[in-house]
Amino acid sequence: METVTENQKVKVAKKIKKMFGHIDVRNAEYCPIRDVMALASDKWSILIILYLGYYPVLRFNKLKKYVYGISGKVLSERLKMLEADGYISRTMYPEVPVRVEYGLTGFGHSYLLKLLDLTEWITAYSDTVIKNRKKFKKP
Amino acid sequence: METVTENQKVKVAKKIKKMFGHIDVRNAEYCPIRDVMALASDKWSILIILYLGYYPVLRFNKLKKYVYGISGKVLSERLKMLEADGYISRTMYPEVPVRVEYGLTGFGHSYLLKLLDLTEWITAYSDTVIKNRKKFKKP
DNA sequence: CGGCATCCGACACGATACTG
DNA sequence: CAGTATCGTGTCGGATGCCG
Repeated sequence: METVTENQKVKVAKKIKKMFGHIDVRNAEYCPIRDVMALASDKWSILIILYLGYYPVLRFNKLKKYVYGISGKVLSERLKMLEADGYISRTMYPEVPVRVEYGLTGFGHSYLLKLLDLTEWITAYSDTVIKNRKKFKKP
Repeated sequence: METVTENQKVKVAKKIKKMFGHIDVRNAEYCPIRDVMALASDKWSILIILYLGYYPVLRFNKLKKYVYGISGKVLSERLKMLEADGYISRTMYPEVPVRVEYGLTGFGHSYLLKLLDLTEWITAYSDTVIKNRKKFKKP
């Protein structure tokens, strides 16, 4: 495993400290960051955003096919939430039958960039994690 | 919002295509990546890892206090899973009463780096998201 | 102190059926 | 085609209590 320098640790600690003013609401108050994070890091949301990053536009049923295993209900819920939060756009063409196209907004795309770094890391190391998991279970 | 160049889009598409071989398991087979991602991007896991990134070691009850709102049950579940997956280490000192210390492994720390990029983005733009959300609800 | 066991409620999710 | 409505269920998570 990559060794971590003390320098890195200090940098990281600084970054975290800066964030904690926001994410560490100790009183009973409502914490918006957690909400935003919850949707953005939801497993279905991630897959939806990734697919919309790959295909410029997708229609409902296509998306449902690609995001394998998602139910229609959950997909429509997530799409509505992601649209409300500004990540994706929804365009409806009043043809018969109707055509609805989903795509990433500029905002959504800028998020996708960050998301990709994370998912790439996870993809690269998932084998390691699976191995760790098995090693942990056995002995 | 930052405009997205065509060049960027192509790059992104390539990255995603590379990943999709793994995350897009269309058949009924078990998909490990989603599992790994599910734990790693869980809202509690994220907070736990962030706090362990800030404090080198933390004991159970301290952690419970910092990760505001988590129940003892869920915290111990997550800790065990995160330990099994190799992100955190658990050291028990057989004193009376026992002392147990949690910390990040090198692997966990390297994940923290990626995670930080994401949470920083979210922290920076959460206000935007909240505004979007309100704008969407109203009219 | 650090947890695990148990119980129980909420709600997130899936399946199905139906509509514009 | 793109959803919504309804219903049933199962899992997650919180509270409590006990033990090493």
